[in-house]
Amino acid sequence: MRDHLFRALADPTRRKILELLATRDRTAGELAEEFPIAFASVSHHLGVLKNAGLVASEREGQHMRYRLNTTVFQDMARYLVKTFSGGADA
Amino acid sequence: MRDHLFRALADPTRRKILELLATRDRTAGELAEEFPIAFASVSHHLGVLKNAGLVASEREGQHMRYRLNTTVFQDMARYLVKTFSGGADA
DNA sequence: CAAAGACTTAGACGTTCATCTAAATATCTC
DNA sequence: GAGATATTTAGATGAACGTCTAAGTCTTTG
Repeated sequence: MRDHLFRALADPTRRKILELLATRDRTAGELAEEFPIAFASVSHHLGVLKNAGLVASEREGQHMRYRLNTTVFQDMARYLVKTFSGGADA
Repeated sequence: MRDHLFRALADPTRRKILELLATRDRTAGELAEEFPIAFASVSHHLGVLKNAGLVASEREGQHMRYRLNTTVFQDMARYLVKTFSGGADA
């Protein structure tokens, strides 16, 4: 379960997608335009991110709107600090 | 540079190694005993973690002592929250 | 210095993964 | 409902990765 999360973050394209979504929600097409790879490949990455719980999506007519699931990142940050740095604090 | 970091965390064996080191420093041999895989494989993982800056090692006679580099985790946690959750606030 | 112990490096192998093209699904418009 | 647009799914391919065994390096001890 945590495995999906870390694995999803391991790819630079996916991290870039997340960074783009951090500024504002976007459709799959808008995201795909930002990358030199095939549309279908970006769609695949979005699937991985969604499966990891890092993003959510809603249909918007013909488009699919993606948005960041910010709480997961907070939880992850907490886990990192708690587990690997201090343990007691934060 | 950040790539090495995320990639290193993507493997469950490596995360387990980090968790073990979080409780106390250990030698390569002590760590290897905790896993069902070959000694050399654990050594390989330690190399990946070291290359990512997540652990440091010092020779201690015949042994190699590994310890966690806690500051990297703090930095990473900060990055996650800052970049993906809020942006302004920590 | 030779032998033993601790660890790393090298080379090989099977699996996983990112990418591609092509086909399928879903929505809108006419 | 047929055609166009937007997105996902399927199948294939090459690269990257985790693991293994074998060989190499470093350190201690007799």
